[in-house]
Amino acid sequence: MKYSKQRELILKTLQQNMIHPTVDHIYELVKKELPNISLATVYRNLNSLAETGVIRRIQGLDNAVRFDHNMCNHYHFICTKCNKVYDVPQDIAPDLSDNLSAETGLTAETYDITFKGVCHECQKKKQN
Amino acid sequence: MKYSKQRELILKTLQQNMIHPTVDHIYELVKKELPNISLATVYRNLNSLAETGVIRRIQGLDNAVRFDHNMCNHYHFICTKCNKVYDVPQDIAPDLSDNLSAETGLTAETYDITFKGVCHECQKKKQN
DNA sequence: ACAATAACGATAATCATTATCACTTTAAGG
DNA sequence: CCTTAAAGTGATAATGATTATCGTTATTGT
Repeated sequence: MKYSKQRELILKTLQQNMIHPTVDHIYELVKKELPNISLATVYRNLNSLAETGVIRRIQGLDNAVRFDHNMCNHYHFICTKCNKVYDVPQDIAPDLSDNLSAETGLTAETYDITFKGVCHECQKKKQN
Repeated sequence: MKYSKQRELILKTLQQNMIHPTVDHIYELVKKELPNISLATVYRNLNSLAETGVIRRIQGLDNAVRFDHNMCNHYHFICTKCNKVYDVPQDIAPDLSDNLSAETGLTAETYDITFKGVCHECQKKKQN
């Protein structure tokens, strides 16, 4: 993979971002620094970074794919009201790969747990 | 919700299907019995059945949404080669809702675990 | 049977994502 | 340091899944 300043900026932008942004969101952010960057370039680079294991792709609610720079094992909580994605530390679940192969014989390369519910913020809003 | 023979057929068709079909797949199946049925009707009914908790929507790999008539707790294994979706029994993981709320205070209404890897069938093919 | 309304079929519109292609940048070798 | 091949880019058209619209039809309670 050859270097490009676009890819460097896209990765840096994702790494500074905690909210599991969509492609469009990253596009808006990088445009501030490289106004001529193309949306296609953002897609291309996020996809290839995910393929090479530098970042992680998360698909859950609301059609649009999101990306996550945190490659450590962890899970996600998606708020069904505001669609925000929260991190959930991995120690709420034991490693499930062994259980899976013991029970089914299947070998998982990766796995994701996605919780859905209403986040603290939205529960407060509801009460008002 | 009013009765319609279209919705009845769509639900019956999904319930007889074990492979977590896409909307298009169900559309093709129900057309055999109701040739004039519209794709929009299939979308409409699958969505409303999922909203009312009669069936379950699963989003994982390969863009297209899939539906699952099995509402009992269980998880899914998606083959990264052939995109088939396999059921994984729930007893490979303890109930994680309690752990989640103990650790984070968040309350999950539902959660899904999606494993990714290569299924038996595709591993055999690989060796040939 | 009748009216109100939910559902339908057809199809246009939308939205996210991917493909294409002419042009530019990167990186390796002479 | 100049050349060149390959990878990357920007612009935009194309695709594919899903949703919205709208005139028509089926269902349901009275």
